[in-house]
Amino acid sequence: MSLNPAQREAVAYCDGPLLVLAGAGSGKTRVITEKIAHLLRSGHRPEGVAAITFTNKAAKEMRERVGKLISREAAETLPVSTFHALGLRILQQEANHVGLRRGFSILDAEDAFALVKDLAPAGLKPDALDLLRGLIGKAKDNGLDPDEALAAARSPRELQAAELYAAYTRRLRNFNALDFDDLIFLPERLFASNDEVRTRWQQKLSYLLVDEYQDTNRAQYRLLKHLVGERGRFTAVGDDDQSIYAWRGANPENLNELARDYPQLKLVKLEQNYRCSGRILRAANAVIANNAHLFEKKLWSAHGEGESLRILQCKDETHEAERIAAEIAHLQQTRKTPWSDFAILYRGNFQSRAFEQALRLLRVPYHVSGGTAFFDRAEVRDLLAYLRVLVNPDDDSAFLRIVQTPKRDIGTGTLEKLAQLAGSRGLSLARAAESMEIHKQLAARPAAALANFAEQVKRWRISATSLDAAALCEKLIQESGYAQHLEATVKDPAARARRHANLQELIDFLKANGKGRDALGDLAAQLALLGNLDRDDNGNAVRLSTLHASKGLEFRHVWLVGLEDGTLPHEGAINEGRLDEERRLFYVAITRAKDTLTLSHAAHKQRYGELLAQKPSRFLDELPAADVVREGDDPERDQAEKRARGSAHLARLAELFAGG
DNA sequence: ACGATTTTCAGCATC
DNA sequence: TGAAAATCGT
Repeated sequence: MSLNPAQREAVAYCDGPLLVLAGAGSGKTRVITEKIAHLLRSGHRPEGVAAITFTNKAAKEMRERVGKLISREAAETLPVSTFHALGLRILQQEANHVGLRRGFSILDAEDAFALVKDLAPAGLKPDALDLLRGLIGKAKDNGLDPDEALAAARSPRELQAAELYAAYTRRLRNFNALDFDDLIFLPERLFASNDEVRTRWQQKLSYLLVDEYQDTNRAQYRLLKHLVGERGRFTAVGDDDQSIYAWRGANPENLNELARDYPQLKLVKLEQNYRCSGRILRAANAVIANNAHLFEKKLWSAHGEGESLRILQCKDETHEAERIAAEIAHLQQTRKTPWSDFAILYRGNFQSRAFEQALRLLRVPYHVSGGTAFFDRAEVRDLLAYLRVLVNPDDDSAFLRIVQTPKRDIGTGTLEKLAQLAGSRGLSLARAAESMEIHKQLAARPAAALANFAEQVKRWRISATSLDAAALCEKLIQESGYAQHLEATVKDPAARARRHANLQELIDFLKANGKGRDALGDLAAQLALLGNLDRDDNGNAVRLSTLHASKGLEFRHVWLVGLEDGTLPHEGAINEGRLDEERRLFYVAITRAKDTLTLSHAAHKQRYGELLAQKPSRFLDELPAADVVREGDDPERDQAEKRARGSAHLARLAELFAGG
């Protein structure tokens, strides 16, 4: 299939900054991949054409699709990565410019939270700590270092956060570590202050493509600006109507900013939708027309009208789930449709429960999107912490994690003394544990335990130079006693098997990806950025997903469930008057459907322990009435109504004949 | 240092 | 309501 004129223009235009407004289902990934191929044909070196996405999954998909257009080796060398992975790459090459040493660690969200907790006044509740952590992140998003944040603080809260930010940063530097936000913030600061480095990277990356541009935050935007320089050789692809992540820092205003910062910006709109039926698309357009728009855009579809949308009115969530599960089972049976053509989408994760139950009862295979990411699982993080300590002896965060996992007779008392010594000598915990001094301060048994552990770490560190990452991991699991630790502490055999399997999966991953080129140190940092290893796409199953996680996916048959006021739109959003983003969420969900779309709501719901009456979502009223049929909570009554309508029609005809 | 009990809380979740 | 965290008690 060839490109349509707008797509072709978006692919061919390379002379200056370009913003592609890509409506839902308008073939934007295709445009990006074709454009990469086009850039390579017109002389760009593959290693200079960077494509930036927000998730690993998107990056992987992009690389695969480009691989089908161009040679395999060129696809391999293309820098297709997330913003954070690009930031990491920059920092690994420029570590000396930002006060880091090679082998630095990346603290994950949990580590960072623990650090904040450690530094903040004792007794603060998690949400207060979270707020402070959030303010530190916000300062970085605004491009402020601790001093600047202190100067900019407007309230006692912000002052407290700024002081914490300073201590937090000092601690990270001591650990030779950084957090996720630093992966954007530090390269940005570096480029802002160092012309030589900035120019070098501008030359290194000759063209930039950014996907899901509406999801960028301010720091990412500034980093982008530094990378493309004044030449503005970039293509940003986005859709303001699909901006659903403002709550976690995305700034859709960046779309406007782009036009302001680059007056020569060219705008291309992709308005032909290749996904949805005419009725579904009309419904989506009608809904989103209720929002204010930065750019006017009218999606159209060459597909036929398709079937009417249905609204199911149910008694409660059990009824809703059972009914939909039965519909899916029935459709699959009669039309021989693969299970993976069906999706059930909902606002909140908790809503999946009723549906899982109902589907299980009917033996319908299903897959729930999301859940705990692979690298958030305790055993994977433990093993990663072992690697971190080997690579970075200053990583106290990782040291604290492994020193007591498994238990090895080193208690909190011993660790306190160790921390004290480390603090007074300016040493990291791992280094202090190797010192002679600490052993003099301890009783015989803990001293022996600590010496033993320090000795073992030293041996592993030597092994690390000769073994590849996978072999090293296997060695660590055995020699650290971690394998036995799982046997002893995890009682449930199924859970134990799962944990062993997770470790094996990590090893397999390292076998496949850890060969050669990257030093173990670089690899350890890269692992921290990996989300779910993609074993989730286990083939043929009904998809259960939140609306957020469904972005970018498409299904022939979609059920959009729990459409009640308070759920979608969410209650908090109603109270704060933030209906726009909720509506976009609804819009994104509608446009996942190719052939049929069914919307359901329940009259009563079990919420906070009691049965509460529910109002249908106000968004349902925004659907074009002519494209919607309603089905009540009683299919028989619906049949009766249909018959009644039929006979009324007959009666009218009879009247006509009688009168004529 | 752990397991049992009480209390709290209830939205999405990337890297 | 029910899960997860906080707290208590040994």
